[in-house]
Amino acid sequence: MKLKDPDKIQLIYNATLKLVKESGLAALNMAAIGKEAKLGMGTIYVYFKSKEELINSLFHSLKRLNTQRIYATLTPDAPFKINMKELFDNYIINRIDYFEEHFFVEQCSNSHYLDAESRQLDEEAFHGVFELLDRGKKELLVKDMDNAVLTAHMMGSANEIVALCMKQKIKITKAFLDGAFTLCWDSIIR
Amino acid sequence: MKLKDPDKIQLIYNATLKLVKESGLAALNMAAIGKEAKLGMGTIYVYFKSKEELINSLFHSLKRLNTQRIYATLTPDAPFKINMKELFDNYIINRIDYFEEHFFVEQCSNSHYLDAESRQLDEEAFHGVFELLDRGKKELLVKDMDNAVLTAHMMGSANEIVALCMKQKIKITKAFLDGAFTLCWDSIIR
Amino acid sequence: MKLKDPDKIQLIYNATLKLVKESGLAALNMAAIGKEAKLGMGTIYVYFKSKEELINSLFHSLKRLNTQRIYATLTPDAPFKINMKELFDNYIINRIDYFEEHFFVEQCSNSHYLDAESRQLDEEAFHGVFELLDRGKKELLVKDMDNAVLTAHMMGSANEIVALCMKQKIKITKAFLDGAFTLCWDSIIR
Amino acid sequence: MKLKDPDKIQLIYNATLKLVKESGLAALNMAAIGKEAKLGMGTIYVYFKSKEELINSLFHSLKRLNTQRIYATLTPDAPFKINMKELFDNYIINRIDYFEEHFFVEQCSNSHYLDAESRQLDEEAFHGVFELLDRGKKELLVKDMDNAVLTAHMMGSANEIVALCMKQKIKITKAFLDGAFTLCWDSIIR
DNA sequence: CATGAATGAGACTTCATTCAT
DNA sequence: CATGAATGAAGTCTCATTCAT
Repeated sequence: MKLKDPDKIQLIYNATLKLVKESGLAALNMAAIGKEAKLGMGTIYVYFKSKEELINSLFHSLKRLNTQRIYATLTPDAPFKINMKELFDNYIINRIDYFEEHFFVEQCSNSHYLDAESRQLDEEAFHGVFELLDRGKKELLVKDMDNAVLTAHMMGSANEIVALCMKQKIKITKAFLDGAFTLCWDSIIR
Repeated sequence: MKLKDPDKIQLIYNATLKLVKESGLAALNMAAIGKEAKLGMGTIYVYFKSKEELINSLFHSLKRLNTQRIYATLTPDAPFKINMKELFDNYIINRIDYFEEHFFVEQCSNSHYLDAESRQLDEEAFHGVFELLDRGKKELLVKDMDNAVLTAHMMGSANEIVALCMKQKIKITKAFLDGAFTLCWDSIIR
Repeated sequence: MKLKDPDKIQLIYNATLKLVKESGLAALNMAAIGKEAKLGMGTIYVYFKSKEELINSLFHSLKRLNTQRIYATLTPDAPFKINMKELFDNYIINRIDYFEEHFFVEQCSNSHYLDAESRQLDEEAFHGVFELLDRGKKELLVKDMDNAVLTAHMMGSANEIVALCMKQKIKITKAFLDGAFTLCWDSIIR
Repeated sequence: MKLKDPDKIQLIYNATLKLVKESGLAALNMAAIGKEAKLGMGTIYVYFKSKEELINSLFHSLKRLNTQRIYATLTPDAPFKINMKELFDNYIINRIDYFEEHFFVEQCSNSHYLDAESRQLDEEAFHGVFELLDRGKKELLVKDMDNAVLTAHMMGSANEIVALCMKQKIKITKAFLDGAFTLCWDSIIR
């Protein structure tokens, strides 16, 4: 008896990410995924009930991984600004290093594929930022504004800056990161 | 695109916007547009060569309108900060008042429908911001950073904040606008 | 503008009946129907929402036609036995002349295609027989048994006899019909 | 078909009957049979070359069993009418007690699964009835009509009456059986 | 022998586009 | 010009059968 092979799921995920990067979510089809993953089309249905389930499953997986990577290196004892910078850098670098994954996530975000559960995954990811901002406020460093607004401001900024980098093929240097962070830092401090 | 009946074009545009708002770009189909616009499906092909052309044409039209609306009320002689605030408010309000249109534009942005020309439309819209930022630098108000980065920062922030408002149904007050602007202003000034 | 062509429905019905006769309901597929009817496969979906709807619609249509044909020539004023014989002959002949249709109906009867409404169509058809049997009872000709049982007995007999004829290619003569009727008549009279 | 484990064959048969009763022959699939029988799907292919062979094999088996059960209790020396009644009762009761099996047989009867050999199995079963009818004719009790027609008449009647009972959940009493037999008896006697 | 993961042919259905009216 | 019926390519998904373990 052949055992259900956990590697196949990763194979399918990778094929999906590659195809979406190349041609967009709308052009994604099961036959192509099978071909790219070097699996029969039917095999995908051994691991996923439907195209929708595959997409949601990958979406979940990426969101989880992404959150982990961003917060992984944080050192709670360090000063607020250090943590903030670390978080910011992680966010930007992660978004660039795993561009393919973020592209997939964004393509999904406004698609009809995403189920209700998937649409609420962001909340978790925000938890860490909100806590950090609360600490900043307690230390009288951060403006007394709604955490959601502060976070939206920084994340929106970071996302758009990364998009700019990808489009203009700007190489991310330490100087560039520092500059981008300065913008965010100056905006949120009192 | 023939010019026989400009009203029909607007009818088709409006139907398209409504349908995309309701069900997303992926669910958009020609039969539905015809029905919504109370036109025969074939009629759409009198005005547009293909679905792709219709989408690109509407995309262009919206981008143009949008740029006009944002810059319309600017008074070049006013102080830099006044202009900046006006531009910021316009941008935010416009994005909320014409949410349907921006939703369409965003859905298109990552779709395979958009042609090369459409993908470069942003540049024009940036022109005005870039000029204003140049003035701000000359007046030693604005940080000496790449205009594209500064713009990405502010636009990304504004977009994400608007998304937050739409999601949480936050009513935009003068105070809210002022707060959001403060974040951007504090970030870009020296 | 081309008008929806009512003939097409009949074309599709006929193709379906022919294919089911040849290979059974289980082997029926939409591509084959299109080909047989000399229509594009998509055209079938202009007239029917799904394969299931096509099958139910044809089933309904045949049940209706069938009931009409059986009762059409009845003359209520004639003696009970005349009416009974007429009904019996009509039933048998109709089942043979429209064998293709009855074969389709039978294939459907136990299939997962039939919806709840279709499954109840028989009741109507029984109405006329039940009334006639009631009259026979009033005239003290017919045994005092449940109409449903009497009808099941006669219909079951007729169906199986027709099946025998079709299988052994027995030509239906007046004598044969009279013999078959005698069996039924003798069974139901007191 | 190997003979390694006859129990497994019965397991597969039972699973098949249950599934067909629940959802019809058209919905039957090999994976479901395996699951229901608590066997691996591949195991079925150890005992049967194909789905078709499984179905035909079960069909044969049921036909054989069924014929045995109907004729088992007959006492050749008893009077003709006693034998006839016994046969009739057996037929009806057998059809009700083994409804699941008959349902399967009927679903198969018009399917593309059945091979030529299976389609001719009825003939054997008729043998006993034909002999009995010949005796009835010799005793000048039974009408001088073709055995096949007489048999079709009685079997058709019985089948339809059982169908009625199953549909309306009529409980089979001695009185009911007697009534149903009367119909058949009155029809075939001179 | 027993298993169930793997496969791909083939089924149903959608939809952009054409074209006869 | 206006229409929507007609089309078939292409997409999703099922399932009988095979085969590696």
